[in-house]
Amino acid sequence: MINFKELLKEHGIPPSLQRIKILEYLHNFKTHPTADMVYQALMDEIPTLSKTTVYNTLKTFTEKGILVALSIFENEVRYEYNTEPHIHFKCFKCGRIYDISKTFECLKNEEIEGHKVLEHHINLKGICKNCLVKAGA
Amino acid sequence: MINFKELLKEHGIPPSLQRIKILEYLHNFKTHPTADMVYQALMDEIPTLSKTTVYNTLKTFTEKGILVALSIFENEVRYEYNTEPHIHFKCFKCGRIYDISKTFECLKNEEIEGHKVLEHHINLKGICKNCLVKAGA
DNA sequence: TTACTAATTTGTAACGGTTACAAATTAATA
DNA sequence: TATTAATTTGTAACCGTTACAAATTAGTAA
Ligand SMILES: [Mn+2]
Ligand SMILES: [Mn+2]
Ligand SMILES: [Zn+2]
Ligand SMILES: [Zn+2]
Repeated sequence: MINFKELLKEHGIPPSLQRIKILEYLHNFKTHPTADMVYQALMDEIPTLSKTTVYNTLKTFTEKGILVALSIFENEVRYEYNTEPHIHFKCFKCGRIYDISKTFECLKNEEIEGHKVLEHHINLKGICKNCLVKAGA
Repeated sequence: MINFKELLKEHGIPPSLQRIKILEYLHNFKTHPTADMVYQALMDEIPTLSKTTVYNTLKTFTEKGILVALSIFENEVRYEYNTEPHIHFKCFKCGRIYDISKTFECLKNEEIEGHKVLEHHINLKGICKNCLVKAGA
Protein backbone atom coordinates (compact mmCIF):
# COMPACT_ATOMS: atom_id res chain seq x y z
CA MET A 1 0.00 0.00 0.00
CA ILE A 2 1.52 3.24 -1.15
CA ASN A 3 1.43 6.36 0.99
CA PHE A 4 0.73 8.97 -1.65
CA LYS A 5 1.12 11.83 0.78
CA GLU A 6 4.68 10.72 1.51
CA LEU A 7 5.38 10.08 -2.17
CA LEU A 8 4.45 13.66 -2.98
CA LYS A 9 6.63 15.01 -0.18
CA GLU A 10 9.56 12.96 -1.47
CA HIS A 11 9.19 14.76 -4.79
CA GLY A 12 9.00 18.14 -3.11
CA ILE A 13 5.30 18.61 -3.79
CA PRO A 14 3.09 19.80 -0.90
CA PRO A 15 0.37 17.13 -0.60
CA SER A 16 -3.00 18.83 -0.96
CA LEU A 17 -6.21 16.83 -1.13
CA GLN A 18 -6.51 17.40 -4.86
CA ARG A 19 -2.96 16.33 -5.57
CA ILE A 20 -3.28 13.19 -3.45
CA LYS A 21 -6.52 12.13 -5.12
CA ILE A 22 -5.20 12.75 -8.64
CA LEU A 23 -2.03 10.77 -7.95
CA GLU A 24 -4.06 8.00 -6.33
CA TYR A 25 -6.28 7.77 -9.39
CA LEU A 26 -3.40 7.56 -11.84
CA HIS A 27 -1.81 4.85 -9.72
CA ASN A 28 -4.94 2.73 -9.29
CA PHE A 29 -6.38 2.96 -12.80
CA LYS A 30 -3.94 2.04 -15.52
CA THR A 31 -6.23 3.26 -18.29
CA HIS A 32 -3.93 5.99 -19.65
CA PRO A 33 -6.57 8.66 -19.04
CA THR A 34 -6.73 12.18 -20.41
CA ALA A 35 -6.90 15.19 -18.11
CA ASP A 36 -10.64 15.34 -18.69
CA MET A 37 -11.10 11.67 -17.79
CA VAL A 38 -9.31 12.26 -14.48
CA TYR A 39 -11.51 15.30 -13.90
CA GLN A 40 -14.73 13.39 -14.64
CA ALA A 41 -13.67 10.51 -12.39
CA LEU A 42 -12.92 12.72 -9.38
CA MET A 43 -15.84 15.13 -9.70
CA ASP A 44 -18.06 13.13 -7.37
CA GLU A 45 -15.41 12.80 -4.69
CA ILE A 46 -14.27 16.42 -4.93
CA PRO A 47 -17.29 18.45 -6.11
CA THR A 48 -15.36 21.72 -6.11
CA LEU A 49 -12.58 20.32 -8.29
CA SER A 50 -11.52 22.53 -11.18
CA LYS A 51 -10.34 21.20 -14.51
CA THR A 52 -7.48 23.69 -14.41
CA THR A 53 -6.22 22.06 -11.22
CA VAL A 54 -6.19 18.69 -12.96
CA TYR A 55 -4.21 20.09 -15.90
CA ASN A 56 -1.75 21.89 -13.65
CA THR A 57 -1.29 18.91 -11.36
CA LEU A 58 -0.73 16.44 -14.20
CA LYS A 59 1.85 18.80 -15.65
CA THR A 60 3.66 19.16 -12.33
CA PHE A 61 3.68 15.40 -11.73
CA THR A 62 5.07 14.79 -15.21
CA GLU A 63 7.83 17.35 -14.74
CA LYS A 64 8.76 15.72 -11.44
CA GLY A 65 8.86 12.29 -13.09
CA ILE A 66 5.94 10.79 -11.16
CA LEU A 67 3.87 10.47 -14.34
CA VAL A 68 4.65 9.97 -18.00
CA ALA A 69 2.85 11.83 -20.79
CA LEU A 70 1.97 9.83 -23.89
CA SER A 71 1.39 11.16 -27.41
CA ILE A 72 -0.32 8.17 -28.97
CA PHE A 73 -3.46 9.97 -29.95
CA GLU A 74 -3.25 12.87 -32.34
CA ASN A 75 -5.01 15.55 -30.37
CA GLU A 76 -4.92 14.69 -26.68
CA VAL A 77 -2.27 13.84 -24.11
CA ARG A 78 -2.61 10.67 -22.07
CA TYR A 79 -1.01 10.12 -18.68
CA GLU A 80 0.23 7.10 -16.80
CA TYR A 81 1.97 6.34 -13.54
CA ASN A 82 5.69 5.97 -14.19
CA THR A 83 6.52 2.29 -13.70
CA GLU A 84 8.71 -0.20 -15.54
CA PRO A 85 9.39 0.63 -19.20
CA HIS A 86 6.86 -0.92 -21.56
CA ILE A 87 5.33 -0.21 -24.93
CA HIS A 88 1.80 0.63 -26.02
CA PHE A 89 -0.76 -0.77 -28.39
CA LYS A 90 -3.67 1.41 -29.50
CA CYS A 91 -6.74 -0.20 -31.06
CA PHE A 92 -8.11 1.54 -34.13
CA LYS A 93 -11.62 0.26 -33.39
CA CYS A 94 -12.29 0.64 -29.67
CA GLY A 95 -9.55 3.20 -29.02
CA ARG A 96 -8.25 1.39 -25.95
CA ILE A 97 -4.57 1.55 -25.09
CA TYR A 98 -2.94 -1.69 -23.98
CA ASP A 99 0.33 -2.14 -22.13
CA ILE A 100 2.72 -4.53 -23.82
CA SER A 101 5.48 -5.86 -21.62
CA LYS A 102 8.34 -5.74 -24.07
CA THR A 103 11.52 -3.76 -23.64
CA PHE A 104 14.05 -2.61 -26.16
CA GLU A 105 17.46 -2.47 -24.60
CA CYS A 106 18.94 -1.33 -27.89
CA LEU A 107 16.91 1.92 -27.66
CA LYS A 108 18.25 2.71 -24.20
CA ASN A 109 21.40 3.43 -26.16
CA GLU A 110 22.57 6.78 -24.87
CA GLU A 111 23.61 7.80 -28.35
CA ILE A 112 22.22 7.14 -31.79
CA GLU A 113 23.61 8.73 -34.93
CA GLY A 114 25.20 11.42 -32.76
CA HIS A 115 21.99 12.37 -30.93
CA LYS A 116 21.64 11.91 -27.18
CA VAL A 117 18.57 9.75 -26.48
CA LEU A 118 16.72 10.58 -23.27
CA GLU A 119 13.34 8.96 -23.95
CA HIS A 120 11.90 6.43 -26.31
CA HIS A 121 8.26 5.78 -27.05
CA ILE A 122 7.06 2.77 -29.01
CA ASN A 123 3.47 2.85 -30.17
CA LEU A 124 1.85 -0.05 -31.97
CA LYS A 125 -1.48 0.40 -33.67
CA GLY A 126 -3.96 -2.09 -35.05
CA ILE A 127 -6.96 -4.18 -33.98
CA CYS A 128 -6.99 -5.44 -30.43
CA LYS A 129 -7.71 -8.95 -29.18
CA ASN A 130 -11.27 -8.11 -28.16
CA CYS A 131 -12.20 -6.35 -31.38
CA LEU A 132 -10.77 -9.20 -33.45
CA VAL A 133 -13.14 -11.63 -31.71
CA LYS A 134 -16.14 -9.37 -32.30
CA ALA A 135 -15.26 -8.94 -35.98
CA GLY A 136 -14.76 -12.68 -36.44
CA ALA A 137 -18.14 -13.57 -34.91
CA MET B 1 11.73 12.22 -61.47
CA ILE B 2 8.32 11.37 -60.16
CA ASN B 3 5.17 12.22 -62.08
CA PHE B 4 2.92 13.33 -59.26
CA LYS B 5 -0.09 13.65 -61.53
CA GLU B 6 0.21 9.98 -62.43
CA LEU B 7 0.89 9.00 -58.81
CA LEU B 8 -2.36 10.62 -57.73
CA LYS B 9 -4.31 8.89 -60.50
CA GLU B 10 -2.85 5.55 -59.46
CA HIS B 11 -4.33 6.14 -56.01
CA GLY B 12 -7.70 7.10 -57.47
CA ILE B 13 -7.32 10.78 -56.63
CA PRO B 14 -8.19 13.31 -59.37
CA PRO B 15 -5.03 15.43 -59.75
CA SER B 16 -5.96 19.05 -59.18
CA LEU B 17 -3.31 21.77 -59.06
CA GLN B 18 -3.59 22.03 -55.26
CA ARG B 19 -3.25 18.30 -54.74
CA ILE B 20 -0.25 18.06 -57.06
CA LYS B 21 1.57 20.91 -55.35
CA ILE B 22 0.89 19.61 -51.85
CA LEU B 23 2.10 16.14 -52.77
CA GLU B 24 5.14 17.60 -54.50
CA TYR B 25 6.01 19.58 -51.39
CA LEU B 26 5.75 16.61 -49.06
CA HIS B 27 7.94 14.60 -51.40
CA ASN B 28 10.63 17.22 -51.85
CA PHE B 29 10.92 18.51 -48.30
CA LYS B 30 11.46 15.80 -45.70
CA THR B 31 10.91 18.17 -42.78
CA HIS B 32 7.83 16.44 -41.34
CA PRO B 33 5.76 19.61 -41.69
CA THR B 34 2.44 20.46 -40.08
CA ALA B 35 -0.59 21.36 -42.18
CA ASP B 36 0.09 25.01 -41.48
CA MET B 37 3.71 24.74 -42.60
CA VAL B 38 2.57 23.27 -45.91
CA TYR B 39 0.05 26.06 -46.23
CA GLN B 40 2.62 28.77 -45.51
CA ALA B 41 5.07 27.25 -47.96
CA LEU B 42 2.60 27.11 -50.86
CA MET B 43 0.87 30.46 -50.30
CA ASP B 44 3.17 32.31 -52.68
CA GLU B 45 2.78 29.76 -55.46
CA ILE B 46 -0.99 29.39 -55.01
CA PRO B 47 -2.25 32.73 -53.61
CA THR B 48 -5.86 31.53 -53.46
CA LEU B 49 -4.95 28.41 -51.48
CA SER B 50 -7.15 27.71 -48.47
CA LYS B 51 -5.93 26.14 -45.28
CA THR B 52 -8.96 23.88 -45.31
CA THR B 53 -7.82 22.44 -48.64
CA VAL B 54 -4.46 21.62 -47.12
CA TYR B 55 -6.06 19.86 -44.17
CA ASN B 56 -8.48 17.94 -46.37
CA THR B 57 -5.80 16.95 -48.85
CA LEU B 58 -3.35 15.76 -46.21
CA LYS B 59 -6.12 13.68 -44.69
CA THR B 60 -7.03 12.14 -48.03
CA PHE B 61 -3.41 11.37 -48.87
CA THR B 62 -2.91 9.72 -45.49
CA GLU B 63 -6.02 7.58 -45.87
CA LYS B 64 -4.82 6.48 -49.30
CA GLY B 65 -1.41 5.59 -47.90
CA ILE B 66 0.57 8.20 -49.80
CA LEU B 67 1.50 10.01 -46.61
CA VAL B 68 2.04 8.97 -43.00
CA ALA B 69 0.76 10.99 -40.06
CA LEU B 70 3.06 11.30 -37.05
CA SER B 71 2.08 12.00 -33.45
CA ILE B 72 5.46 12.94 -32.02
CA PHE B 73 4.42 16.34 -30.82
CA GLU B 74 1.68 16.62 -28.27
CA ASN B 75 -0.64 19.04 -30.00
CA GLU B 76 -0.04 18.93 -33.73
CA VAL B 77 0.08 16.28 -36.44
CA ARG B 78 3.14 16.03 -38.66
CA TYR B 79 3.12 14.50 -42.14
CA GLU B 80 5.70 12.75 -44.25
CA TYR B 81 5.89 11.04 -47.61
CA ASN B 82 5.49 7.31 -47.11
CA THR B 83 8.87 5.75 -47.90
CA GLU B 84 10.94 3.00 -46.31
CA PRO B 85 10.18 2.34 -42.64
CA HIS B 86 12.34 4.34 -40.28
CA ILE B 87 12.17 5.82 -36.81
CA HIS B 88 12.17 9.38 -35.53
CA PHE B 89 14.22 11.45 -33.15
CA LYS B 90 12.81 14.68 -31.79
CA CYS B 91 15.11 17.24 -30.21
CA PHE B 92 13.87 18.80 -26.97
CA LYS B 93 15.87 21.97 -27.65
CA CYS B 94 15.45 22.91 -31.30
CA GLY B 95 12.32 20.83 -31.92
CA ARG B 96 13.63 19.34 -35.15
CA ILE B 97 12.63 15.85 -36.15
CA TYR B 98 15.38 13.61 -37.52
CA ASP B 99 15.00 10.43 -39.53
CA ILE B 100 16.90 7.50 -38.09
CA SER B 101 17.50 4.63 -40.50
CA LYS B 102 16.90 1.75 -38.16
CA THR B 103 14.26 -0.91 -38.63
CA PHE B 104 12.71 -3.25 -36.13
CA GLU B 105 11.74 -6.46 -37.85
CA CYS B 106 10.43 -7.82 -34.57
CA LEU B 107 7.71 -5.14 -34.54
CA LYS B 108 6.50 -6.07 -38.00
CA ASN B 109 5.18 -9.08 -36.17
CA GLU B 110 1.60 -9.40 -37.34
CA GLU B 111 0.52 -10.42 -33.87
CA ILE B 112 1.62 -9.41 -30.39
CA GLU B 113 -0.11 -10.62 -27.24
CA GLY B 114 -3.18 -11.44 -29.33
CA HIS B 115 -3.48 -8.01 -30.95
CA LYS B 116 -3.12 -7.53 -34.70
CA VAL B 117 -0.36 -4.97 -35.36
CA LEU B 118 -0.91 -2.78 -38.41
CA GLU B 119 1.45 0.11 -37.68
CA HIS B 120 4.34 0.82 -35.38
CA HIS B 121 5.80 4.18 -34.49
CA ILE B 122 9.10 4.56 -32.67
CA ASN B 123 9.85 8.01 -31.32
CA LEU B 124 13.12 8.85 -29.66
CA LYS B 125 13.51 12.12 -27.78
CA GLY B 126 16.55 13.90 -26.46
CA ILE B 127 19.19 16.42 -27.51
CA CYS B 128 20.24 16.38 -31.15
CA LYS B 129 23.76 16.38 -32.57
CA ASN B 130 23.68 20.09 -33.40
CA CYS B 131 22.35 21.21 -30.03
CA LEU B 132 24.91 19.07 -28.22
CA VAL B 133 27.70 20.93 -30.02
CA LYS B 134 26.21 24.33 -29.16
CA ALA B 135 25.78 23.38 -25.49
CA GLY B 136 29.33 22.04 -25.29
CA ALA B 137 30.86 25.21 -26.78
C1' DT C 1 -7.88 34.09 18.77
C1' DT C 2 -6.75 37.56 15.16
C1' DA C 3 -4.33 39.70 11.47
C1' DC C 4 -1.38 39.03 7.79
C1' DT C 5 0.95 36.52 4.17
C1' DA C 6 1.86 32.82 0.98
C1' DA C 7 0.24 28.85 -1.45
C1' DT C 8 -3.30 26.66 -3.81
C1' DT C 9 -7.51 26.26 -6.16
C1' DT C 10 -11.08 27.91 -8.96
C1' DG C 11 -13.67 29.94 -12.96
C1' DT C 12 -13.51 32.27 -17.08
C1' DA C 13 -11.57 33.84 -21.15
C1' DA C 14 -8.50 33.08 -24.67
C1' DC C 15 -5.46 30.37 -27.61
C1' DG C 16 -4.16 27.09 -31.41
C1' DG C 17 -4.87 23.14 -34.20
C1' DT C 18 -8.51 21.11 -36.44
C1' DT C 19 -13.09 20.23 -38.47
C1' DA C 20 -17.97 21.23 -40.22
C1' DC C 21 -20.36 23.35 -43.49
C1' DA C 22 -22.32 26.23 -46.91
C1' DA C 23 -21.16 29.34 -50.64
C1' DA C 24 -18.20 30.11 -54.54
C1' DT C 25 -15.52 28.44 -58.05
C1' DT C 26 -13.98 25.16 -61.31
C1' DA C 27 -14.30 20.96 -64.10
C1' DA C 28 -17.00 17.56 -66.49
C1' DT C 29 -21.01 16.21 -69.12
C1' DA C 30 -24.94 16.50 -72.23
C1' DT D 1 -24.63 26.28 -74.27
C1' DA D 2 -26.91 24.77 -70.00
C1' DT D 3 -26.67 21.55 -66.30
C1' DT D 4 -24.51 18.88 -63.06
C1' DA D 5 -20.79 17.20 -60.23
C1' DA D 6 -16.38 17.91 -58.05
C1' DT D 7 -13.37 20.86 -55.79
C1' DT D 8 -11.95 24.80 -53.37
C1' DT D 9 -12.66 28.50 -50.35
C1' DG D 10 -13.84 31.25 -46.13
C1' DT D 11 -16.00 31.38 -41.88
C1' DA D 12 -17.63 29.67 -37.76
C1' DA D 13 -17.42 26.30 -34.50
C1' DC D 14 -15.19 22.64 -31.86
C1' DC D 15 -12.08 20.79 -28.44
C1' DG D 16 -8.00 20.22 -25.71
C1' DT D 17 -5.23 23.20 -23.41
C1' DT D 18 -3.31 27.39 -21.19
C1' DA D 19 -3.22 32.23 -19.11
C1' DC D 20 -4.67 34.80 -15.62
C1' DA D 21 -6.97 37.06 -11.96
C1' DA D 22 -10.14 36.33 -8.19
C1' DA D 23 -11.41 33.36 -4.41
C1' DT D 24 -10.25 30.14 -1.16
C1' DT D 25 -7.31 27.75 1.89
C1' DA D 26 -3.15 26.98 4.61
C1' DG D 27 0.59 28.72 7.25
C1' DT D 28 2.70 32.14 10.40
C1' DA D 29 3.23 35.67 13.95
C1' DA D 30 1.39 38.52 17.22
MN1 LIG E 1 1.22 2.09 -20.23
MN1 LIG F 1 10.57 10.56 -41.19
ZN1 LIG G 1 -10.23 -2.79 -29.75
ZN1 LIG H 1 18.36 20.16 -31.52
